[in-house]
Amino acid sequence: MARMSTRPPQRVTIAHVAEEAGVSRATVSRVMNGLATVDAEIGKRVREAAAKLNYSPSTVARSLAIGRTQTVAIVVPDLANPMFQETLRGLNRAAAREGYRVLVADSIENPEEEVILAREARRRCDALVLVSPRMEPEVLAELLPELSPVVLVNRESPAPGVPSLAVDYGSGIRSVVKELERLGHRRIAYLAGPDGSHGNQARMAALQPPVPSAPQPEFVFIPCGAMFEDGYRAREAVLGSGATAAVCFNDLVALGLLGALHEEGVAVPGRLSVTGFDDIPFARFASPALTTVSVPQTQLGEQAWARLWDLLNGRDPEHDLTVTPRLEVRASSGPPAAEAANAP
Amino acid sequence: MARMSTRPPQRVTIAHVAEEAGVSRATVSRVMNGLATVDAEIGKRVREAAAKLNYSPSTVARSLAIGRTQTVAIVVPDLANPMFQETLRGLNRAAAREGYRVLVADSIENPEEEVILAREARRRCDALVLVSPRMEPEVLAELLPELSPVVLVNRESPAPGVPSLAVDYGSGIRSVVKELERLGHRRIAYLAGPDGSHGNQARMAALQPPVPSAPQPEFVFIPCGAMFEDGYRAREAVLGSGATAAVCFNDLVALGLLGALHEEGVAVPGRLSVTGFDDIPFARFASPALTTVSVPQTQLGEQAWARLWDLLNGRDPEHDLTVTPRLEVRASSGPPAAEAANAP
DNA sequence: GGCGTAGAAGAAACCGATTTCCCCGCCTAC
DNA sequence: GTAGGCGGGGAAATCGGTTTCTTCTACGCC
Repeated sequence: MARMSTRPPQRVTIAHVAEEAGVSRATVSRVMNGLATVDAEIGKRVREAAAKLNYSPSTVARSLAIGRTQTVAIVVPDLANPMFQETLRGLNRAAAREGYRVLVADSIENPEEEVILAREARRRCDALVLVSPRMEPEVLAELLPELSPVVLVNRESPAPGVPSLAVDYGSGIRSVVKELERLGHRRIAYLAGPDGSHGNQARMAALQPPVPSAPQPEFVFIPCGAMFEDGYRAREAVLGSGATAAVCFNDLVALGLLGALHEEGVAVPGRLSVTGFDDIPFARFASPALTTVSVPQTQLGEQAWARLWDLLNGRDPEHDLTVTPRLEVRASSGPPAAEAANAP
Repeated sequence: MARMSTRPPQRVTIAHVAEEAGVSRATVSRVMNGLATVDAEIGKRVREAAAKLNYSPSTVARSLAIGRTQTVAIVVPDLANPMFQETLRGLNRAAAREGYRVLVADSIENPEEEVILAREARRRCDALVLVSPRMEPEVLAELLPELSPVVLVNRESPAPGVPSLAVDYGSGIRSVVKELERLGHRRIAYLAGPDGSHGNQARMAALQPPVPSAPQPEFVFIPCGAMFEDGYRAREAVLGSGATAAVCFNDLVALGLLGALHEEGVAVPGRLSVTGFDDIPFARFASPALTTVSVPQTQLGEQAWARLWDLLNGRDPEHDLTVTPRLEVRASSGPPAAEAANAP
């Protein structure tokens, strides 16, 4: 008896609105979807009834009926990484323009998890964006068909029909090295990323001299990682290597190293040049501002959406894209110190 | 006639599996959901049929039938801000443990958009997390009932029954000021955040002396903003203010300012102490490491999930939480220069 | 005036699952 | 020997929309 007049006891459905307006459910549906063939008077009545009951159609039921969820998913290896956050942001922004929403799945750097997540996320959505999975190529190739429509980011497509947006890591790393070479560096440390990482393998490969005899700086490879902490901890190894410049796997590592060097009072770039990769938003504002290679990750997210949108509409997506990152010379790189770097 | 044996022409439904296994759809459903009361032999047959057809149940249909989507949404004002990224990450991680997925909606700092987004996002999901909207309190109060179940983050709840996770910005800003006071600073600049921001208002209020006559450092208020660029551009205003310390609205502003100061060769903290707010991951690794106030944003995301989970299960959520942020003294703050700061 | 047709709205099928309800067969107890 | 109980599985209702198909009305044209 004490039922409040506010908030109907349970969800308002299309049937309630139909009854209130004295029409059929079909008509309510037509009105809600703006189908033209409805009498103005009836349309008004339906809209009033809907407003009165505070009706809002169930997206789930609608999705089931029309066979689309208007949602896409993105699977990333680590939501804590600014790179993937940028991709997510770009995708989200672009998808929102078309009325689509984005579901996030974070594998937390767990490759097996990644496969399950991708499958599961795909089933909930109309399409999928897979960002640089640590996944083995064979596993990936087998998985992709059942994920379609899907777009691959930060990785080249191993399967036809799956658009991909890759980054030319090799070219990026070479542009950094070339700049350091130009500045006079002859012994360069490379702070390597995670072993399994596709991006790291590409960078390493680019550091091998194309012609063994070609004059080229000497490289010291230091196993490191992909996070701040990894770079921070690498200080001693870098300083002990005798290198005059440190090329870091990514900006996070570079910034971690920068912090450690600053604490120790090591001058950058006076004593050691430091370079990053990715050009995350912080890179410009580091002290000193970080020389790095700019990967337009937000745009990759937007491009991923464009491909997905094509696939969703049955169009052939634009051709695969390989982004060539641009060198951003800032204050953290400079000529090597005049003194020999190997002095203790 | 050339139909490939791979990939059935259209989606495999429960009916196909039922037919293949020679049982009813009800039985297939029972098997798929692990209901105990199914003969072992039949269970095996169903599973084999499902595997053979590569069946995976439609989440949409399932959601409609059981009335839950196993998805929650989060609405944030700006996905580019590390704070909200952390909240998203915490929420995502916690929700994943319970088999829930997270949908992201980014209002891109647009308050009207925020209302629409929140409504729309909520309809697609079982529940909603609303992060520190710029929304007017009245608008919010009116909106909240129809969003339920919903949890508010970074803001106090204006409605009973809506759990909230707030941050005691006042206490945070006072702890910074107290530390600077202890170090001997007498003239402090406050680089203010966006006007409409709830967080900024709380910080400003905390800077008003509780007793007008109480001895307290002098404050210079400098309108600034919430982003890197804002801090970067504020350099001249800060240097011209005669303050020996700059208390920044957040870490982004502080890091922007730090970058600008570094370029100009201004010693930090020698010539000027700089403090931030939030303790974003980068703060520790800035050069110099940023003195700031630590807001455990990832935990807020996890706590938000805990509240949501309670609501979803019809339990009373744990009481509202007001996090008192912790001062993190690092290298960017120190005693003021001996010389008068006002000298040109 | 009659017939053909277009336009508007309702009835019912459908999307793909879950779940209630009921029936059937077998086992046990009286 | 029969009744009652129980467990397993199928038929059908249900979730809340969309859409096709059908019906009815009214209009225009010959």
